[in-house]
Order: sequence, then C-alpha cells, then structure tokens
Amino acid sequence: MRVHASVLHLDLDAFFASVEQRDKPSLRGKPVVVGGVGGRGVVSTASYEARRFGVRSAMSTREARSRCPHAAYLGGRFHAYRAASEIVMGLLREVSPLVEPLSLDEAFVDLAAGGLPDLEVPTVTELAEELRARVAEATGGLTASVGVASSKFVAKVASDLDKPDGLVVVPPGTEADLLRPMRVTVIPGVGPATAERLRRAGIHTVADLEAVSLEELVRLVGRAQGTGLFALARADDDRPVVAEREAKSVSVEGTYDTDLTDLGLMEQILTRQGRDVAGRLRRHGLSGRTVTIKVRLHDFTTLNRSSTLPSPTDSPATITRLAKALLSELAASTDLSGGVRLLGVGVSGLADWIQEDLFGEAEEEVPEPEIETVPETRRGWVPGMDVVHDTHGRGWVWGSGRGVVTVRFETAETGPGPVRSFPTDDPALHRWEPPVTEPA
DNA sequence: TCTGGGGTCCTAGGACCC
DNA sequence: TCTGGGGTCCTAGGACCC
Repeated sequence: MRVHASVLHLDLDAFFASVEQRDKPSLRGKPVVVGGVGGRGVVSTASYEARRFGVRSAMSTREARSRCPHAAYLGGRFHAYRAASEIVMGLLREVSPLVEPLSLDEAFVDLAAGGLPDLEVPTVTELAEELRARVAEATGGLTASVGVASSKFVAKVASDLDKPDGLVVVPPGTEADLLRPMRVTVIPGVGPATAERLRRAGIHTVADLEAVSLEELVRLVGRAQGTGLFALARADDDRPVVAEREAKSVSVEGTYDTDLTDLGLMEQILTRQGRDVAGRLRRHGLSGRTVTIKVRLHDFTTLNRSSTLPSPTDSPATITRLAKALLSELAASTDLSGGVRLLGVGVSGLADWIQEDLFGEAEEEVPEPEIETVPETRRGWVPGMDVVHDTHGRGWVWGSGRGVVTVRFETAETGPGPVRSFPTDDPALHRWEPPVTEPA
C-alpha cells in the first residue's frame, strides 16, 4: 500500500454493448445484449437497459432471452471493440507510461510513473476527471468508471462504487474503513467456492475476515490464498502495475450446439484448432513444449490431457498429431459415448522461438550428421546419429525420449532449419536411406 | 439443452535426481 | 529392510477473472 493514491483503475461501462449503441443509433436507449447467440451461448455484456430486466454477464443467452425478449441480441464485432480499446489505452499511456491492460475494457495506470506535480488527492482527482472527459471525447461518447487509490485492489473496488460514468478517489488512510463493511466477494480471488467455505466458517464481510488469524485462513483455503486473503483483508496490497506480461499459453476451444459423438469429427475439429493455435503462435513468434486437449462431456465434466515435447514446436502438424493422439488415448480409457460438448487444443510452456534458435546456434556447434543406414532391428532414435526425413526435408535426430523424437531439419541451401518434434511412431517420419548408386 | 472463450494461478501426487 | 529429504518436472483438476 502506498503513501499516495497513485494507482488508477479504469473500466469502460458495459463496453461491448456501448460500442454497439454508439455505432447504431437505433439501439440507443434500448436493451442490447452482446454474447454467444447460438444454442449454448452466454452473455458477454448487457447494456444498462438490459440489466434492468435482470440480464447479467455470464448468464446463458437462453435465460437472457426469456428475461428480456425484446432486447437486441448481437454476436459481437471484436475489431470495433479492439479499435475503441486501443484509443483508450493510448490515452492512458499519455497519462503515464506504466499502463497494465487487464482486458479490452479495463486497465491499471501507475500515476507515480507519470509526470504529475504531486500525488495529492485534489491533483489525482482533477487528472481522473480530465481523463474521463478525454475518453468520452476520443471514443465518440463511451463512458468510463474510474477508481484511484493507494493499491490495485482498492482502486478496482473504487471504480466499481459509482458505476456507470463515475469517479471515486479513496484518500490514503481510509482504505480499511471503506472495505470493512463489504462482502468478502469484493476481494479478487474470492469466487463462489471460496465464499461458500468462508460462509460456513461464519465469515461474510471483510471485517469478519480481518478478525481471522493467518493460521486459520491457511487452514480454510490453503497456503497461497490464505496469505493473500490475510493481507487483502487489511487493504495490504503491494502488487506493482506491470506493463508487459508474457503470454504463458495459447488455446482455441469450441462448444458445439449438439454434443459430439463421432471420433472422426472430433479429430477434424482438433485438426482445425491445432492449425489455428499454431497460426497464432507463429504470428507472435512463439512456440511451446506442452500440447493440451480439453474435453468437456455432456454432463459438464471437464478433462484435460497433455503431453510435453523435449523442445518447443509451432508446427500445426505436430500440434495436431499430438492432440489426436491424446484424444485417442482418452477415448480408450474414458466413455465419451454420452457426447462431448466442448473440445479444445492449447499449447503452453511457451518459449521465444527465435531467440531459442539463436542461442542454440551460438552455444552449440551442430555436428554434421554421420549419415548411416539404421539397422531395422534397432529400436528408438539416437540423437546425432539417426538421419530422418519428412515433408520438411532431411534432418537429424536432436533428442528423443518420452515417446517423442525431436528433429533438426537442414537443407544445403538454407543451412540449419527449424527444430520439430514428432511422436516416435509417427508414420510421417522416415529414416533416411542413402541413395543407391549404380556401380560404374 | 442451464452453464462461452481466453486466459492465470494453485494444489497435489508421482517420477526422478542428488 | 523399515527405508530421509529437498528440488524440479510433469500431469490432472479446480477456482477464478474479464
């Protein structure tokens, strides 16, 4: 917790719905719901007019339609939301270089890194009001709610206190008094499950929480969450505003209107998703070692199966092959006949692929492979010895183990090429046979 | 036909290593 | 034979957030 109220949290009001109303005057003043419009869609954002009918984020669209049949139901135009978001984030960066976006419609700003003459309450209040006016002007009328306080936690709580189109500055020293009467669910990380555990222990408000010892909290909710709650109950929050975060995983998933029962169709879906994930990895210059599939059954039971390669990949073929192998493994051990409602593919254990390659080149002299014929009887793949080929050309085995072989590809024209990984029994991978030369 | 999609973080157990 | 202890990696599941 800082001495000054120098953390600002900005939240655009009913963001997606507001962009729609801005761009389509016929929707202004009317209930608008943006979200999944399919049979299993959920509400992403409801305009304030729709909220009056009880429509909420995360509610099923079916439920929303029954509560507010006359609302406009829209699937969403993400390019428009992204464009508006970029304008707002740009304005925030004019205030301070230290901006941490949480999503398209929300960000923290560290005012202590900006160029303010001082960080007293009147100064930050004036800045926040100016900022809100600039947001409305630059975005064609979108409104923002802003909270300013001495920590991220309290700034976020504050931005929620006077929604929509409000500003709350919490004077330093008054944080704990503000929080005490509030329900424990204001604390980030306290969702339904944790709230229920706390409720059973008679803890309903932040004041109740403050009265509980650290040991008791750890016993109730575990080490990490317990220590976190103990601090946040006292408004004790030193988390810094962090501008750049590196992605840790990339994934694609889909929920289908009718449950899937055909394994062949599921494989086709995984193939497309694997391609999409690989495309996103490549666009961001990333690659990852762990491929995960996610399978949600008709009864909402959710299963994950993952497999980790010896080195990172961004190859659609590799990701898709592993995803399919994980699915058939799962299908062999689990009854999927009741139907699958969601299927997804993700890659984690991300590495910066380009850098990794440079390091590899700089630190390891890659020996010319000794080309040899591999006796049929030999099992497995021998790093540095076995020469293989697939559609990428010829390469030599770089590493193997855990059912996976890693291959470094190289051509005479381009020199050392990418490293890719394959399951050891991958039929697409063949040992290289030296050409048969006719005797002269 | 309750319950999206894209993420993050934590826990817990087993393998493996020193 | 009654067999430690810590650290890291991997896998699976779950809670949570926007």
